[in-house]
Amino acid sequence: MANRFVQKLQGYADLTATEILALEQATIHPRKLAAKHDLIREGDRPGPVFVMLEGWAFRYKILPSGTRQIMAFLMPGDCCDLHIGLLAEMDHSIQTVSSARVAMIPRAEMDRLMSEHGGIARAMYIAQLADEGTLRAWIVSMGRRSSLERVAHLMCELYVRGHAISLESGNAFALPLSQIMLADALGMTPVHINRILKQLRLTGAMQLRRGSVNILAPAKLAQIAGFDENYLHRRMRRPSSRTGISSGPESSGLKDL
Amino acid sequence: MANRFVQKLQGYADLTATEILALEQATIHPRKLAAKHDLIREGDRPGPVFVMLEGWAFRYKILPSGTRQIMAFLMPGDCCDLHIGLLAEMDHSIQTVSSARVAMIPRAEMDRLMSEHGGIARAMYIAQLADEGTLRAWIVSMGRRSSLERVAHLMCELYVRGHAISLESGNAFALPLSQIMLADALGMTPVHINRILKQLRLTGAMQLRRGSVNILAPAKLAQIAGFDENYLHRRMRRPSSRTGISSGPESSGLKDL
DNA sequence: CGCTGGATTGACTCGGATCAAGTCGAGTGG
DNA sequence: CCACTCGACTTGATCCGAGTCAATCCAGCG
Repeated sequence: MANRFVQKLQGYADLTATEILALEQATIHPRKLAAKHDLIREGDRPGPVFVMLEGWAFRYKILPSGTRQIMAFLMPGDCCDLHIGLLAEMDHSIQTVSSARVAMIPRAEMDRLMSEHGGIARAMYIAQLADEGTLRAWIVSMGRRSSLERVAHLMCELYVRGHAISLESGNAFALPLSQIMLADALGMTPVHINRILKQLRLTGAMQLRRGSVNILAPAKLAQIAGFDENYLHRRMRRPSSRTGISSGPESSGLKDL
Repeated sequence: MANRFVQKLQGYADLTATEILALEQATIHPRKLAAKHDLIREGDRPGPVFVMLEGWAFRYKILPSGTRQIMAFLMPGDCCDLHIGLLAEMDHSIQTVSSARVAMIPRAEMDRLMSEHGGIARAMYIAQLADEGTLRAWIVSMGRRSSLERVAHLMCELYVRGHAISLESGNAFALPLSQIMLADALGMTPVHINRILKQLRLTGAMQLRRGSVNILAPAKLAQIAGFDENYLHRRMRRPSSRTGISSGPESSGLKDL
């Protein structure tokens, strides 16, 4: 199976054979981690850059009241911030969802990869901009979307991102997130997430079962969510309008069917 | 008056006299912009890096329904993303609040500044990490804080950030944001913001009048907000505990009084 | 085969939105 | 200098989406 990290970066910039090799070299010795294991905790001194090769993780923060807020999901191919090593301490924690294989790239090696290989630098920077766009999209969701739209929007996001690393088979893809995690990510209660998922199931747009989602009507889901994938900054996007519904030739997955 | 951009970056890393000079050179010809003017719009091809020298701006997005979500406030000293030029198009817009002076640094010059001056690169990267931390903090606020906490938290954030560029005089600082903007930033209605501000006034923690805030009891405000400034990554922070209330020698402003 | 953690459903409550009047204050022009 | 105007701020009454509390169901697992 292809290296998901390489696959994802290729979606952002052209990489030479040398660059691909360098990336593979840098990630040949991943660490195997158990589920629900903290990669790093708030307050820790950051070290190497993490690259998810297999399995999922999420960034989160626990409030004084004990509630948790998840701020991002990391899927295979994703990595945490490039310059993380510059910080004195982490401002949030990162935890695995499922068991995972994670490469740790020391800061010096990361710097070398970036300065020697223009394509890698370019792809990494765009990836980072896409991550920031995603954070902003979450803020928009939490601030101005109803809970139905919010859930639909997250599913669209994960679907498109999953598509970029060939995670889906047909319209379904593996989603190892419990309803509790979804609730903590979307700022809702598990009870309410459950009701919304039922509602989405009834519209026929999508269906979530333990461990996997089935997007039955991508266009309908995107329309419910008001989803526009522009913030993910994939290459080859629709050349034309901004309708709120993604479309166009070779869009990253949520084309109207 | 000092260059706010330089002043802010000095809060992140030591800069040599040469580096300070280089930054001042790069920002000596700012453009003067009117209030409510879009610096750049969603869908535009990004160009130079913007640096706010005077006045405020905000990043925002308009949803299909017509509602607006503000995702960040830019105050003097702040700049927009370093590598923005790599993107094919903007995923959000940026608008001035008040009239402003904004420097535009071409991408090539920015690259030169960063590669020739290690201190500048370092400070800019930390600034970017702090911006990302701020986005995550907003997600936490919207997802898991009550509206009272949310408003208090934003005020704490702006107070600390303002402190870094000497924006405050005593416990007050100029805040050119209307209640409508605050509402669009915090995911609430103007009506509700207004009631919350009244509530905060009654607790004696702070007071917001047209154009300025007065933080009467910083510690109380921080306590209401559950504010921990760690995500802003200022240097010289408390060496000790994580209590949810910032403290310690020479913290960035919200020390308990 | 019972235990445990997630998923599901119902009944009730409440925070914040919505709708609807005002009020205040800074310009603007006569 | 004052009346007019327009946008922003305030306040009250009502409504509804989502939270809370509480059972119950279900699947995987020791």
